[in-house]
Amino acid sequence: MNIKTRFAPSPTGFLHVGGLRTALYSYLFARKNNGVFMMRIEDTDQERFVEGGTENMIRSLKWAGLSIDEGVDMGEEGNVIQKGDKGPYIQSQRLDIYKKYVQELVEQGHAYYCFCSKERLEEVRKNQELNKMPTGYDGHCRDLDVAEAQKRVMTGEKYVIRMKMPKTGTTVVDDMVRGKVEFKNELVDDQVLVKADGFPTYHLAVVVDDHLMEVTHVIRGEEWLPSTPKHIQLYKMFGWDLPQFGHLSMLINEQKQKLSKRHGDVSVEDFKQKGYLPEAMVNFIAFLGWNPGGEKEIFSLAELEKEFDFSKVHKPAAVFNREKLNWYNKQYMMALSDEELAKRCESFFIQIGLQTSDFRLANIVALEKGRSSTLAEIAENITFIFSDKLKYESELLVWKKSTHEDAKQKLKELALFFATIGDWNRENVEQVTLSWIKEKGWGNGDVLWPMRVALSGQKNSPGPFEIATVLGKEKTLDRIQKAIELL
RNA sequence: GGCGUCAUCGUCUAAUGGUUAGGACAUCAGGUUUUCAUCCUGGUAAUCGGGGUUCGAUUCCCCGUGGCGCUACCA
Repeated sequence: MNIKTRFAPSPTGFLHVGGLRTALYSYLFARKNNGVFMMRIEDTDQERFVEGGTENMIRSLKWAGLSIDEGVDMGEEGNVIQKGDKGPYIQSQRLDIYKKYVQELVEQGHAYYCFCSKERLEEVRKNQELNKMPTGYDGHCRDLDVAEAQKRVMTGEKYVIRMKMPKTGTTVVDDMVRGKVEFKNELVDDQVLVKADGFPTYHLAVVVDDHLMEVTHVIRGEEWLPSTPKHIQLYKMFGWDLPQFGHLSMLINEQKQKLSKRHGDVSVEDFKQKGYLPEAMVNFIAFLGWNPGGEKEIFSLAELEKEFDFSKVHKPAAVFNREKLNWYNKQYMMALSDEELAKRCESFFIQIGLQTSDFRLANIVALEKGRSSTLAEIAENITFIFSDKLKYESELLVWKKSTHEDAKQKLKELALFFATIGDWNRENVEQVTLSWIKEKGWGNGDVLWPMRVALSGQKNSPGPFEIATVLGKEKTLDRIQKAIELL
């Protein structure tokens, strides 16, 4: 049987990094096994509908490099398209299908109409809590006469449809991550399958869709584990084969709490905008809860597709550690060619209002390789290159125990010396300058420190020769001149 | 409260019924260096607690503790 996994988010805003991991594992598992990776949109909650939510989900997935084989995808113009013959892949477009299947359940006595008001339900729960009983529906409408109930429905009475959970026995979830997990059926609620507004709940819709769409492996967040017995019972009621379930643990923050917006960045979009590379993001997230076993930890998506193995996915929740992400990002930025890095930085230059047509851009961003952790940081850190007049205190030009006069003198001599250099490339400038300093019997710092500050205006910056060659001879001399004047 | 689940350095993790419990990030110290960063070398740092089983347990079992999830006509 051909393996098929799916990612099925609710389009309620932006893709959470935890969601990205779920999608990534589903994707990797499918790729590893030559299977199909499908995307479906679960929008059965009308109240939580967000305009553009679906587009956001797809965009984030594509940014990360995950390609969708079937289901919802993005067209040429950024529009939502659907591909595959098991559609539609958007649940709100499948209402008739769900209606048909619940009807079947009702007819076979596996589901029933429930007319209980919200008030009554609340009352019941309050009592249960008060008596320290397990909470849940008390089965008030469970044994209503079907014909009677149908009559009430006909008269327009509000109703929901609930599944009739078995009252005895246990349901065993055989989970790919956790092994066998057992639930007592009597403690599992008679879940609502169809809401008063006629929409199915998640529980009905996933089961019907995963079956009809021939999903073989249901990989999702750990929060679904407790409702899996309901899903398994539904499969049984329909007489359908069970898929494999795999429940992934959660991503948490340093305080061991759920990653939430209140505590910082959580959406893939956030990280994209901060200047994280998708390659770094994917590598980092893949390693949160999975590890191939060796000591290598830089993996491209293609390598992950080869190596991914569900038996090595582990159970504990993983802390989303920003420091490690930064390290990964730095590694990936260093590995990029200067030209590619410049290209990736483009939107960040624009954001801070930088002229981007400079043909030396590749050389300029290269200054920050290994220094900055994000693309945004690069853009921010190289602005001094473009500045016409640097602002800094004259004291900054003075190295350690040196003096104003000394710094001034060194810069003057340096300017004269630079004027004589014909071949203004990095190797040459550095080489001849260093030997010139040696000839003079000075310390490197005596000259190089004021030079670097004159060129950067900063306490910390790339090296003086790197800056000088990026700047060009003319601008270099100009900045040295300005520094001399400042002193 | 009930049900479920999880537990190796601060963090991500490796390993095994017998190891000096390994690596990476972070951190600390040293080196390289004009600064910061990079790079190199070295260091600190972990098997949640209590019982079993066993010659031996961090590993297997039980109990406890703590964290987390679910307990909606949300997903």
